[in-house]
Amino acid sequence: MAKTNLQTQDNDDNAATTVSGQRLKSFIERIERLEEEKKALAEDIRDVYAEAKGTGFEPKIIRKIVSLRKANLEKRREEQELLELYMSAIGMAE
Amino acid sequence: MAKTNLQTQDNDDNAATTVSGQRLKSFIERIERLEEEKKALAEDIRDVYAEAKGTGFEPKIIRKIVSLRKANLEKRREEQELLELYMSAIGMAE
Amino acid sequence: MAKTNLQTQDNDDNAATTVSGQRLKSFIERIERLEEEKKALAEDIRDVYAEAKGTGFEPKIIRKIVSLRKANLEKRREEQELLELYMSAIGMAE
Amino acid sequence: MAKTNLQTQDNDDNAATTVSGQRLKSFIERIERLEEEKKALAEDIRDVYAEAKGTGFEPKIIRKIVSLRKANLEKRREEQELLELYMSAIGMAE
DNA sequence: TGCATATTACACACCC
DNA sequence: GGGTGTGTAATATGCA
Repeated sequence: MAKTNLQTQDNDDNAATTVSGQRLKSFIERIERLEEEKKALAEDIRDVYAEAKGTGFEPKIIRKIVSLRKANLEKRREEQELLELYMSAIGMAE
Repeated sequence: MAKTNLQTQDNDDNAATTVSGQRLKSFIERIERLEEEKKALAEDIRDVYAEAKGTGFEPKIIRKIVSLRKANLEKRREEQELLELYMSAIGMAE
Repeated sequence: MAKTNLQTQDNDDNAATTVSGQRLKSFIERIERLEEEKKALAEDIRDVYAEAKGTGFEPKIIRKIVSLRKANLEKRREEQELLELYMSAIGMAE
Repeated sequence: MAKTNLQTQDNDDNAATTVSGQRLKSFIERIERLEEEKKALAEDIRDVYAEAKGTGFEPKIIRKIVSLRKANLEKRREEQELLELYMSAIGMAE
């Protein structure tokens, strides 16, 4: 089994445990902070959809457009990667 | 059926359609911008998990802790809401 | 690509297709049957809320209580899972 | 505001409150019981999809079929209702 | 009828 | 690379 920071046997004092615990806490707080920001952005996005709806654009349709544009982007990027792969295969990279 | 911005009858020229299209485009671009930021945050979160793993903290456990803390928060929020419902039910709201 | 039951090349007759189709039909009917039962239960639940309302209990409050009890259960389950993760992380699983 | 079972002022003893509480508890338990059954059915349905997948039928496609059949049923039912409405309008009901 | 929420379907990421 | 689990998007339901 893999060694982890939970396996400390530092029994003289628990300084190591404390340090380990503090690092863990720090990671958790960083994650939670980022999650909050992410959630806030999700709310912003909902707000934009709501605003668009308020001016007569149906969210459902906008979602479809956004989704299609995303698919196009990905498709183009994949084609580009394939092209580069070919180029490199025939020694014409860069 | 409800009137929408896509149903313009502006036949002299399509100025209204253009304006409408520009507004739609604007909404879409705002959404896409926010989506990108959200995606970037998701990547940041993954990075933090990776970094934590690199110092010996198992992501699986961290995820559980984060999830548990979130559950605690939600439970507390629900309790608060229930309390407020009771208060309002017996006419003691506000 | 993965072979599927819809790709039969049985051209002598379509016996295989028929069998395949019958199996598909059977799956679909089983699903539809279960969906119906599920829907019936959802109606039963609505009925209970209605009955409760009829004797003076606000559905909103009951929903909140049910939701809160569920949150408690989930929190407890998460705590248990976290504990098990710890145990396994320090090699004390089982 | 509506009168509710939470507004008892039965202070001689709290018999009424107890009875009221028991009725509430009963409602909640009935709901939870039904919710559990509903959840069990949802699991059964997932199982059928999994079994179908195991024999080569893609869940996504089966879902589509089920959904289409449901839409057809609803459409037919609505047409039937419309027809009955017409019939009744011209005095040919039953 | 519009809004908020709860459920459900989908897609992505991780692990084996 | 296939299955599982998690997280997100969409839909359906209930309330104001």
